[in-house]
Amino acid sequence: MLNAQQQAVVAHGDGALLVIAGAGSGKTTVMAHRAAALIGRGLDPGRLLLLTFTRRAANELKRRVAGLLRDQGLDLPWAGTFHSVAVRLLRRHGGLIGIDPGFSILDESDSRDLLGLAAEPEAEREAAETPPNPAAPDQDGFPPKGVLCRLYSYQRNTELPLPEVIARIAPTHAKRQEALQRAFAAYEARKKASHGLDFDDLLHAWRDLLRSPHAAALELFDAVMVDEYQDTNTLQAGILDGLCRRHRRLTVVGDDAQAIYAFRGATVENILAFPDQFAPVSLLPLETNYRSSQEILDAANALWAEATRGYRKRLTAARGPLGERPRLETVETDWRQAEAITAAIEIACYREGVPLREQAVLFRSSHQAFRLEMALQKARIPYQKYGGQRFTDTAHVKDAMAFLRCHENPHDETAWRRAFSLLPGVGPASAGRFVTALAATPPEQLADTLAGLRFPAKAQPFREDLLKAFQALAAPGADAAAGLAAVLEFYFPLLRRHYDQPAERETALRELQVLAARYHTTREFLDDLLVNHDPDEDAPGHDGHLTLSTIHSAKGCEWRHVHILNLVEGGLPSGPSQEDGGQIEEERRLLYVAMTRAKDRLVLYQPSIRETAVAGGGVKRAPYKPSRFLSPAVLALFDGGPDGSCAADPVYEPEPDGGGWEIRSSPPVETGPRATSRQARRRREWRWGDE
DNA sequence: GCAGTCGGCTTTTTT
DNA sequence: AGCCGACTGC
Repeated sequence: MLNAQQQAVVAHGDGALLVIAGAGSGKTTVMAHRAAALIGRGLDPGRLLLLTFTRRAANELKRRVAGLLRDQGLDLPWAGTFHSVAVRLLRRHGGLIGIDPGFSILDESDSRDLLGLAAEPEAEREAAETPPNPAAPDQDGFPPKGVLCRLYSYQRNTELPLPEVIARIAPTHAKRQEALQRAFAAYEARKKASHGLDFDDLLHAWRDLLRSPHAAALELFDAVMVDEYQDTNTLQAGILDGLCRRHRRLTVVGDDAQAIYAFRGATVENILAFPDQFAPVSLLPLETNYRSSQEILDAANALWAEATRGYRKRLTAARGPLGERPRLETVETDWRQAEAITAAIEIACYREGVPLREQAVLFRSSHQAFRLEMALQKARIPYQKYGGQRFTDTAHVKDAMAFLRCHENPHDETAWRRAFSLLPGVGPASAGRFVTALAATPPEQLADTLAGLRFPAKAQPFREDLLKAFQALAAPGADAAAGLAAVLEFYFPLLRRHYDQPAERETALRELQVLAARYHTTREFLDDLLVNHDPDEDAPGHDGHLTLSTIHSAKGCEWRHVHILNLVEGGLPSGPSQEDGGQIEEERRLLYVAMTRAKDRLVLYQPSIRETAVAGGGVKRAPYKPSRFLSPAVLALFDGGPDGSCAADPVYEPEPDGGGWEIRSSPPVETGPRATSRQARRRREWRWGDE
């Protein structure tokens, strides 16, 4: 059942192997079979490491390999994302390089907050040195913590010199190089004192471990396989280097046409440099697509043919043509777009018998789906949304986790701050004082120090219960579920004080408790929540839902019907990406990934009018510009369009200013579709109120 | 001096 | 849902 190219990958021996796998070429199946074949040849499955980049890809791969291995009664313990494997290894062996095995994991918002705090002195210093603020109000202030966080993370992932990083991400802050350097150093000191590792630290620490003198004693893996290699960065390549010192049983699978994580420091160079880095390397292609109709692949091929760089490739459909070309639907507004998609999905579901789980709507960024979500709710179509804000990013979940973290790692400044700030009358200043007091005492005396803190009057009523909650956490034999139960009992009154819609949040936290019951220790529970498990994945009724997903989260997935939103300038390509050419090419690859998710039917939507609410309740209407990716050559392969024949429509003629459709001379920037505050808020109220 | 609340404005993508 | 500035109250 495997074709000749696939069999070659499965049969390949022990040398390093690079598989260039086109979209839909069955790479997950092939990886699973190769893993099984290696085990069949005597590899200990406990010493096989399977690495992916995203949790969804990890879950999918795990499921497939496990399915093959279960027949042989085998288990595969080491499969996951780079980050999750790093956490497991560092919990066990991090002590060898000076890492507290009880370290906290700082997720993105944690590190953003801590970095913001660490940078405060720099921001203040600057404010003090430049008091006269002439014409420009806050045009050019000290970067906000979100920008700091992106700069820092990009540097840690690319390991480029700071000036280069600033030039690429935030060139306006070039003059602050030294201040930024000091802020980052202060952040690193705070992290260290907190016994906390952020996402980037996890990868760095793993590589440090592999480069340490203890590496030889920690040869845990006899074979390594990596999925989506085009999305790895040099740091991850360094980890592979360390993993494969003594052997070359390294299989790497990737497709340069699907590289969509450059913004995180991933580089296509990794896959291009692989043959040199791990020489000698065998290179095997997978070129037959088993997913899509030839009509869909023709359109994807045409899109890729216009990329400014990359391996030329043409996908060929094993299924052949299906007799249905992809469609471009031009719609008047975003609202019409939402209605059109809802109608199309209803027709497919109820008249053509295509189940909802076989249909998906994909979009560039999470907020682009807001209007669609409303339309779907109105039509009572159940959906599951992937991408954008995650479960663990919601305030109430972070709060509950903070209490558990305080107990697991008493040095955790971020967690203590969060926990203390929930108490009435306690703000940033008091929380900071409490943290300082805690840091000055050894963890054994935690209970005493806690009891000795001078709470403001308003917080006094919560004092007893707080102490009780921590006692319950420390009780012998307290497992994850018991710990969380104690925390929630204490936390619910605070939750009700702090947030809107407390009932929904409480329900969500009760769900969390069901999840906690699956774990023995609180630490395993927290680790999985942050770096492994996706609670949405196994939501009940998952199978009966339509999928809404960011394109990033859709990678590796497939559906019979795929709808793609907002094929307009500012939508796809997205607004912020239009400034430099490299980012535009990443947007093109995103569209390529999105299009190649479809098996039978692919529909792109292009609204022509952008409606934004203005202050006072009015609506401003402005024309959208069609996405530059829909060139005449691409559109010739689509049905539909403004007058039913895409290629002939004057809207898509080259620009009169001589730019044409060449990417390098594309028309000037136009801002993208954005839900204005008013619209966004209205939507939220509606959503919350209706749920 | 500190905490808390309200109104107005803005949100790429993932671990 | 966060951020910022403005304002209120202890």
